[in-house]
Amino acid sequence: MSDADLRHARLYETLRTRICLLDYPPGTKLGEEALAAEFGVSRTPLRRVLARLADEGLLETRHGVGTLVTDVEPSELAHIYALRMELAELSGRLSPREITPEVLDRARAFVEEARALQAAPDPRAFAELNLAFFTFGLTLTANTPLAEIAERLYLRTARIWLARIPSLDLARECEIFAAEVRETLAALEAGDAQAAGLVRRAHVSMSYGRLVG
Amino acid sequence: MSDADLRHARLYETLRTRICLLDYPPGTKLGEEALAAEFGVSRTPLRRVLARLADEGLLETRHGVGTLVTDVEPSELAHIYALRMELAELSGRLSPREITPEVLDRARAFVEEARALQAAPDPRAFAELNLAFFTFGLTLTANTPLAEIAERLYLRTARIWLARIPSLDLARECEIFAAEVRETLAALEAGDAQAAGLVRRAHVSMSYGRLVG
DNA sequence: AACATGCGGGTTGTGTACAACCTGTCTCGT
DNA sequence: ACGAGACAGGTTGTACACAACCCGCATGTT
Repeated sequence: MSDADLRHARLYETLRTRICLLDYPPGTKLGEEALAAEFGVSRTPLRRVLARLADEGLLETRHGVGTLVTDVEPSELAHIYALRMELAELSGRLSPREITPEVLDRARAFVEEARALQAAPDPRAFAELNLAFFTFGLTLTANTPLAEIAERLYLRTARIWLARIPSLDLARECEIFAAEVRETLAALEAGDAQAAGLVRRAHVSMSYGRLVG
Repeated sequence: MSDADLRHARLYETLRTRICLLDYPPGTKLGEEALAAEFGVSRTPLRRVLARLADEGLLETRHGVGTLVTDVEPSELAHIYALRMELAELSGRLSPREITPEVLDRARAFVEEARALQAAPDPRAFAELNLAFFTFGLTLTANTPLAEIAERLYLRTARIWLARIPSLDLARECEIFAAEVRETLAALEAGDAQAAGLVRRAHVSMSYGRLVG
């Protein structure tokens, strides 16, 4: 991978994280000049990154106005969650990878981290751990297009969900998450990747229920 | 929509069509300067379009070498087809739109066009009609994220399939396609969008079988 | 003959200046 | 007082020049 591609990837992931973890809440105006200065590049390569984020629906650029972080419409939120449920099931059914001891170790580590989080709930730590666990789940299928699509949909809605966590019960969300992680580990220990997908599907569904309910 | 966005959309669709309908077969080197001259713009806005096509996996840009039309690996082809099968089913099950008389009219028109194609098989006409029918199928669900994803996956693999049509039997492919269109119409006339999705799923599956078999 | 090396042409990546555009404000006329 | 229109400031879009890079070829060395 070339030098330019690496810079591009770093910028992309940095900005994407900032958007999805609410460092830039929906409606924030970004400003190409300022960002370019912060990262020590000119506007040109930065615009390449912003264009990609805009294509993925995380940003919206308006000529003469600015580059704004998007919000998600309730109806679109419903569509995306419906899709995510189905993709969660597919990620356990299509081209499952072998469940190696390393995978089980990672799952057990997540159980520990979730337990620690539950003991000391924190919104930011919750968001990061949730993202990490989601990414781990994507590694269970060898179907890379499926993994990429599922990731994009998750990132598209994660910030909406995070923004509402305060109005829900953070401690309860942590508890539910810890339970999901434990159930996933149990499924993997039984060698049943499909069950892990169903666990995820169920939790996506319930999460949406709490979100809109 | 602004002026710049319209230009961008036109360029994007034009180039995407050229790639997916094999005007630019895999491996073709595009050349930014030449394309920019053809469309009467500078390299800058053109590069914005090429970047998007690269993000979607249709192009690959290599510094100092050129912008190349990508190929699709057999293993990735398998993954994408597996996904497309599932998404076809979902497109009939998730948020189905009302089947209006206009929808039925369009379906009947496709039956006629498919019949005409069958009478006079032509690779290019086949490719275009197939794309049009696929796009029509996407309008049957109100779940826009699902439709977008399914479209992207179709466009990603369509050219590989088209490239192999000559080594298959064009007349037979036209015949099978005409049957798919008729079956879809029958499902829609019965008011059963889910059945239409299953028809599509079955044909995606069989199409892949003929492709690799 | 085989191989290393430098060079030249061609291509994409980056920086910069300017054009196009939107929005809030201020002024002027009614 | 109120509204229309011009203006100014700030932002993204475009064009162009140059840097960085890859590849094939010629040349010289062993």
